[in-house]
Amino acid sequence: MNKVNKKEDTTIQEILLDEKDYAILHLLQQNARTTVKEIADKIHLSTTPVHERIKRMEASGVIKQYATIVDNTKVKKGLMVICYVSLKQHSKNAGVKFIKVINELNEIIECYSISGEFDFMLKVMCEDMNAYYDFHVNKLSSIENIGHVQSVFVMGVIKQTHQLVYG
Amino acid sequence: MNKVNKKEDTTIQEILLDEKDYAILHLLQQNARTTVKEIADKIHLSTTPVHERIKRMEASGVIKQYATIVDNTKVKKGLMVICYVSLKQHSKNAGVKFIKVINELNEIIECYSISGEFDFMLKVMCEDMNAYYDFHVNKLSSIENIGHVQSVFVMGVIKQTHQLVYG
DNA sequence: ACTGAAATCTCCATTGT
DNA sequence: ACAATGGAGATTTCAGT
Repeated sequence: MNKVNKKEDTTIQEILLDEKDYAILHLLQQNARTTVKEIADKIHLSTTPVHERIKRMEASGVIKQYATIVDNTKVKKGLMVICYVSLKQHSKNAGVKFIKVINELNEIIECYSISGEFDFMLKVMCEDMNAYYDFHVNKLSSIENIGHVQSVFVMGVIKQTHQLVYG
Repeated sequence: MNKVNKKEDTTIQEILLDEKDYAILHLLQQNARTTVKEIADKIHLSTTPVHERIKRMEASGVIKQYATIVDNTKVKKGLMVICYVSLKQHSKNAGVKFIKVINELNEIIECYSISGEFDFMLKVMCEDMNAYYDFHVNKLSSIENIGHVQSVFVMGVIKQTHQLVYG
């Protein structure tokens, strides 16, 4: 018997989504509060399978979060700055310490490890230029092991979506 | 009579949020499906005012969207590329045409007008390097009026949140 | 796996303070 | 402007196919 090919033996579950799952995701990405019934009607299924598919995608981590998107300009967080950072040292320990501080700073809403001359790219949101100056001087630049920092200011938002189109 | 200072005369509504509104936003940002009752319990209010405050924030545009956040690595959209673009011409008409195309390309999930040597920064999500190459050559570079394009590849996601911390 | 219906819980308008 | 109440509608579970 070929045990390897039996599904029951795989410990790590493969997540395979079909077209109905993608259709559900498409609707939920537009509005996380879309009701199960509404989704069921639109994709021509009853509520039970829709409900089960959503629960499965939540459990498998395909659905990470139901988030509320706030208009930053209306809550005194209207200034977006893209911030490039390089470290002086690149040891594993230095990197871990840097990441710890990044996660503690609330102004930083995104941080990526990137290719090129800089090590990280940060997306920073704050009230205005004064607040950014304070962040830059007192928070970012005072992190130990910080090398160069370069700020690119966002003047306008052209497009911003979470909608991934599949297929 | 000093009409200017009368609130009734202002056509554009000032959105003033108090601490309870921020507390509601804080909970909703973590989970857009948090029930009104649950929020009411946590901030020590009944459901009626919580419901009214949420509706008010929806109507005033403070709450832009209830979005479902999908794990891109699990839906074959695991490659993130930050893409810098400069235009050849900077006339208003040329800009408008560019923005139109940007909105039509599903791989581009964010686009900002930025300071510095480039005109725009794009966040692009696709399946793999082959898909990105196709996007770059056949979609992005074939837009008329495109000048320089520079790609920065995201190697790792350190932090990614929608949670803005107020105050 | 999907359907249909029943049970539980949430929303939301009304009423009263 | 907030609390309490009850009908409408949603989620979720369970039987059946």
